[in-house]
Amino acid sequence: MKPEFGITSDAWTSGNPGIGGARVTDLKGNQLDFHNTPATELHSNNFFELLGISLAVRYALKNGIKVVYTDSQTAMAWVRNRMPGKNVKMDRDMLIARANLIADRCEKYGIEIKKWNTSEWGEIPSDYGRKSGGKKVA
RNA sequence: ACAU
DNA sequence: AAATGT
Ligand SMILES: [Mg+2]
Ligand SMILES: [Mg+2]
Repeated sequence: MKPEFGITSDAWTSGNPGIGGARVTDLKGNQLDFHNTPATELHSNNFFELLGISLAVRYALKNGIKVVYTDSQTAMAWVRNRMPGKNVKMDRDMLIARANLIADRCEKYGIEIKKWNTSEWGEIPSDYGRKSGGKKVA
């Protein structure tokens, strides 16, 4: 069933690797937080998905929220393992530090990170809507 | 294959 | 079509 409680995060990039950012919304899509990184820094899509989770968990612990949804299987695994797989070279040290901070905060505050089931529920509310390029009129 |  | 990941 589509969730009734919790907040959501999602990422955007221009290119992959590329510039990008992430945002946090409630389940209605109201924006609660966001961060876009400097346009001179290129990172992977998954880097930004993890950034989104970090923003969401920070918001959650300050606001008594216990569930954070993401659509990123990869970023969820990074938090669970407290690190990315050994083949991930780009931003590795940053990713380890961030995954550990998220995992520590989740443990301390009892926050759960759950998978948003896009195939059943549609796009996550925090999605940027960049994938469906508008219907072609002309 | 699955998730982006 | 290409790239990032488990
Ligand atoms: Mg996403
Ligand atoms: Mg999206």
